[in-house]
Amino acid sequence: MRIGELAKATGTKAETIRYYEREGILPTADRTDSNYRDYSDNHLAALTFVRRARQLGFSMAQVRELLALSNHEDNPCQDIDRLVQLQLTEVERKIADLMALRDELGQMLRSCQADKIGECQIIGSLGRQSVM
Amino acid sequence: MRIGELAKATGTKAETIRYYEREGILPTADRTDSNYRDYSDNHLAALTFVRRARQLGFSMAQVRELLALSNHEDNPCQDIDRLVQLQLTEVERKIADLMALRDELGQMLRSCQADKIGECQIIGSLGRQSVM
DNA sequence: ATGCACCTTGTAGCAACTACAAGGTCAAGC
DNA sequence: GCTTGACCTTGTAGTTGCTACAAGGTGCAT
Ligand SMILES: [Zn+2]
Ligand SMILES: [Zn+2]
Ligand SMILES: [Zn+2]
Ligand SMILES: [Zn+2]
Repeated sequence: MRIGELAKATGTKAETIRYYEREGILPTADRTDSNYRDYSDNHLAALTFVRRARQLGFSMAQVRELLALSNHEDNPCQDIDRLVQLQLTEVERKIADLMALRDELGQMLRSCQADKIGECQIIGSLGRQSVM
Repeated sequence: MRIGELAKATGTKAETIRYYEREGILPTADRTDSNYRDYSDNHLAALTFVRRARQLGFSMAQVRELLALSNHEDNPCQDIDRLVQLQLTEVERKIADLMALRDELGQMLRSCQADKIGECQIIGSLGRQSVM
């Protein structure tokens, strides 16, 4: 398949696929006589893996690790578990941070009863250090 | 005050302060005879405002809007409310996304009972399209 | 006078793409 | 046969919000 088909099949822009190839995240593709990239089902599987990992919030560096690990079938699962657990912890931290933000923003919205910016509590609270 | 003091007072790196000035987010400072930036309390207040808004997740573009609005004391509060509400909605969307991620990662961790990567369910589930 | 902390400008790098520009290839339609 | 249009190629530059130098100037204590 050509890059456009692969792009459509995985919901990835062609430019991103080329970028992954440059970065060594995806193996290089064969070329047709006219120098078009020619992808196999293995490439489809690899790109699906990469995109899924990225959607799950893994960094490119982590994706590299996951790829390397997945090529060592005899290695213990622990190695993968560690990465997933790390990512889970990170996601939980982000959720906590965002929930604190949400609360602050909600409070700001409820706080202002003024109708001119001159007396706006929101503007006021932006100029003060956070207490949270 | 000099840039280092302002930096310490606001928990901002000096380089970031210069960057804000270049970007027009902060007004330029006076200069001493030796060309050092010389900040006033107004600058301190402005930088505090900016940093707080950034901590609350507002983009630089939104901070510019907030600053512009805060300088029009006669404008209605609605304009500010709109920005805060927008940001609140965005934060809520991110929380929902991250909670879905957290659930998927948790499920992946629980799913794998193998001890060799060859049979790892986690690796397997990365290669499949998400169902969620 | 020498060290050291601080300041100045300018430039380049980070992550993970995204967006061109300038040109080559290929099938369809007239 | 020729044009149109969709697709492909490479290479380079832009995005966001900083951060990290490098190379030099300043100010104060020892
Ligand atoms: Zn091995
Ligand atoms: Zn208000
Ligand atoms: Zn006005
Ligand atoms: Zn496993």
